[in-house]
Amino acid sequence: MATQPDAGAKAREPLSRERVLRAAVALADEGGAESLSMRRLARELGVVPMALYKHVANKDEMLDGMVDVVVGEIDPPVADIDWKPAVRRRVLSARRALLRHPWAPGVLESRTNPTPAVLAYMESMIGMFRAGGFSIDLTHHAIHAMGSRLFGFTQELFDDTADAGAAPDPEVVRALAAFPHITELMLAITHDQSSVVGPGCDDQLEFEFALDLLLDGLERLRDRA
Amino acid sequence: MATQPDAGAKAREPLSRERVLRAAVALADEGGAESLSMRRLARELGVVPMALYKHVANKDEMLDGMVDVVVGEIDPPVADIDWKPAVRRRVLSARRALLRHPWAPGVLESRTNPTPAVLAYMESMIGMFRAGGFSIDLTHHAIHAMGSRLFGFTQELFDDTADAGAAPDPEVVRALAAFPHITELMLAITHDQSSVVGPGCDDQLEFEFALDLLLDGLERLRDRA
DNA sequence: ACCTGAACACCGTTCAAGT
DNA sequence: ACCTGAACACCGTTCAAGT
Repeated sequence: MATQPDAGAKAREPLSRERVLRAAVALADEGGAESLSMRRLARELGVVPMALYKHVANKDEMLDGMVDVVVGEIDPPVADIDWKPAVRRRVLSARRALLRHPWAPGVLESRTNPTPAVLAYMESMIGMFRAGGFSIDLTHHAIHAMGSRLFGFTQELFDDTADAGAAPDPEVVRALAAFPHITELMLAITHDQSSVVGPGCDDQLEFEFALDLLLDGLERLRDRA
Repeated sequence: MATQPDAGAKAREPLSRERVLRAAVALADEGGAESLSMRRLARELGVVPMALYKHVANKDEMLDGMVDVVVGEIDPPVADIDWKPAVRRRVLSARRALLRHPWAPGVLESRTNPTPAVLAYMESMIGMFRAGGFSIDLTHHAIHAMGSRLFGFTQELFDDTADAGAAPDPEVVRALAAFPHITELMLAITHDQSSVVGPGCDDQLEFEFALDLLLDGLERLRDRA
């Protein structure tokens, strides 16, 4: 019994590419990218592993499809507004979409070739800069300077979001003694944000700060030219 | 014979944590992160897989160690210069170290807890901003705004570096017809850089452009406060 | 006490055998 | 022609049996 495919509620309707992708996204949403395996996904769908390969070429191509599902959730551009708020709003919409799917940044970064939805999104963003009076060259620099921020995320290399309420681990305290600047920074953050619900460091605030820093800098370069 | 551990030249001296890490870095340098498995590494060292676990707790902890090897290759800070060239030079040194180990950005991003060398590097970089007259708050914003650029890399989401010499793939040309802005951008790049050896898009130039954009923007914010 | 072979619980994907 | 069970060539790690 345990080894048999689980013929659950959703097992009846026939498999399709879309159903495979939707199930894969759901599975990754629940358990993260590392819990998404072809075998596990097949079990979830009440299907033998090989059945998936009728609808996706292989796991990599399935991940491409999943990326396009998420990128497809980004709101369309708002028309008839200036380039800066246009870019800003679209990037923040992308951020909301990606935050709904925590596995998406990692998977997006792992793709070697851009998927159709990613290309369409880039096309649209490039168009916003061009419409805002940016030269081709400066637009190119801008796209690179934005990097993954264009898609609403940044890879945080070390986790600021210390739990302000938690008792400080003596192990951690001893380790941090060797790093006075880091300690100072973390203490300042948790103190400043003590009135804020949740983590000690507001990622959304930091994201918008850097986004505006870049957009303002790019605008200045455009005006100088 | 094929199934026996390969007792090669380097098989004689006893295993140590350092030897394991050096071999792991070398293996990843050659074949990329995905070719680094505990079993393959053991074979390379002429040793049974389980022997590795005497020197590293598990694969994750080994990856931590590898990160510290690479971060340890970053040049120490240059003393007695202004904060901006100090940060700039250190970041570009970090970039050179990471470019020597193409697997390092991905592995660095996959770490959940900062390793000792990473903490020491952050401590030093934070100190540079503080010495440059940045408030704790602005320093905190700066660290976030820099993101992985502090370590000399940015995750490129789609590969600009088209081979200018290669014949255009008709498949690609047809696909790009739907994206005129992207096409325009790529044509402009390959044309402008036609005198440059190598890829159509100079990543180093783009990296330094964005780095200076950020550092200039941060300086302006510091002066305004 | 130390070391290690076999085993466990997985992978993604191929392929030949079954309907 | 379609579908799928078994098999292949791997993983990281545990554990008990051997020295």
